[in-house]
Amino acid sequence: MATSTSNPLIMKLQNLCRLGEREEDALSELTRNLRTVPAGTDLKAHGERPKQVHVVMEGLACRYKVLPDGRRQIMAFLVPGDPCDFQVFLLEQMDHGVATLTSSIVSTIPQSQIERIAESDALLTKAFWYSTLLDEAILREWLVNVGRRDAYERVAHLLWELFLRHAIVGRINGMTFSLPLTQRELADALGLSTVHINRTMQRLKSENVIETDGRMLVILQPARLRQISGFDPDYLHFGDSMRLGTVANL
Amino acid sequence: MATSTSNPLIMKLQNLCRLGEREEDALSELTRNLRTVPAGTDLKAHGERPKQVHVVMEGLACRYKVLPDGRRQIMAFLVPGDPCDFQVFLLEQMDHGVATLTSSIVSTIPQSQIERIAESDALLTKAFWYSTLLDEAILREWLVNVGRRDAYERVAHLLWELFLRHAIVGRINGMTFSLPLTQRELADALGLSTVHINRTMQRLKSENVIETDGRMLVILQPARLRQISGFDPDYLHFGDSMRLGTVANL
DNA sequence: CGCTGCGTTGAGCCGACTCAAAGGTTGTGG
DNA sequence: CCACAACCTTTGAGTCGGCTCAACGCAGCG
Repeated sequence: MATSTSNPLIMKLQNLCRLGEREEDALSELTRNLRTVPAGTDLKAHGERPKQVHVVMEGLACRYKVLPDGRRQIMAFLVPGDPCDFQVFLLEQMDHGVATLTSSIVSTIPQSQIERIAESDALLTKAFWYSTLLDEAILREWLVNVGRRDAYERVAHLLWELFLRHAIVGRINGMTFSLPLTQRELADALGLSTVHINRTMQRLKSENVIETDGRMLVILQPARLRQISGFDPDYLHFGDSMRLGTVANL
Repeated sequence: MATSTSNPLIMKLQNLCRLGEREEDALSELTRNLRTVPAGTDLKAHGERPKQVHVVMEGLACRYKVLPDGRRQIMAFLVPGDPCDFQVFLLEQMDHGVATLTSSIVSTIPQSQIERIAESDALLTKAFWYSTLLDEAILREWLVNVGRRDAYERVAHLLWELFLRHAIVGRINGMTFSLPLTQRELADALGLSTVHINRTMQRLKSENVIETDGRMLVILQPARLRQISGFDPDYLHFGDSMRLGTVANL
């Protein structure tokens, strides 16, 4: 039954690992419990001991830390299909927060169901682990980005990454996708100030690399954006997925 | 037999998870295969498909990426007791390199032995997963460090983290531990230039916060170092380990 | 003994920051 | 439906943290 789905979790995991119908059905089942959450809601608070996994189905969330003096670092964006830690309940407590950035549809999966999967479906378990490894790979690339790229490269890199991640879960329309981030959020993800984000985005627009239309981002020159960012797609670990074939090689 | 060990892997995992004698013996067994590796050796090369796990038993290694124009980012330091990815063989290929920074003693564990453990010892398997979660937590904190702290805070933060991580595996002597990093390596880990690392270290020395003696680092004012760095030890997920009791609360 | 790599220092520069203020946009409540 | 508040974007001006370039001393080592 679960063929040609638009369930982003299934699409994401399909890209990491060939799934059977059995797995797809199980994933549909897991993500049945949906909830609409307003922007700015903590899905997991710093210090909490979580007992369930959330999966972003629509919308946008992030992982973040706030320093005592108010400086904030966003450590990950969670796009549709992204689980926020399949293994959180292993930890004693959260060392960071997870919050929605826009109104989002979120699926909540109780720990017990994850554990049942771990015992009954080896393929799906493997897909879950792939997913956490991918999170870590993205995090490593973000460190490279913030540590060793200048603002122009850095912004370009993030935009292209987000485009590809949206593409994997079928959330693009041509070269356009929804990017409802404020400049403050971009700044906090990239270790820059909002003023500088503003000027850097303006530069990319004036060079006709990108265009924004409300909360939509249009990539006018994908090849150029990739080149500016020095993007090496290895870290996203695309499987043999054909979905990205055309787009990723631009 | 494995009581009062100096096996750093055992000490590290004990800190995450209470291990029984059975687990300690298994870990001793796993890390029997030792090899001395000179400085600057790739344990895993970018692009490689690894078939075994390495554990640093003595010395120092790092994860790193190099950009096409030569800029380098170090994404993790691996101190004694640190496995370099228990789950690497899940990935199609390495998206970064792992190399020794000094002459090191490394234990090599074949994939098959890890898999055997995964099937036979649930507690040890859990300890392995904890270890990978800790890696990720450290990586997140590094991103905060590079993204949102200035050079002075950043250097202080790294030094204090490395002190604590050495403490966990019994590699400290009072407030002194071995830190054989060049200033270039510190720079590449912190997203700074070597010149600025040099000046920042000099500042910490002139303020009598730290002292170096060859490749040894002495922390003269631990409380001050912690305060400068804005250190929040949550992310290191100390268990109920008593080993750190005194030191971590300075 | 001459490399080569590391640490140190100075000088000048620039990328990105802070501060400040003015428009836009969005949402909310009267 | 308007008015207001809150937040976001944009712009300018001035500053500074950290960079680059360049040189020199020093130690280890073939």
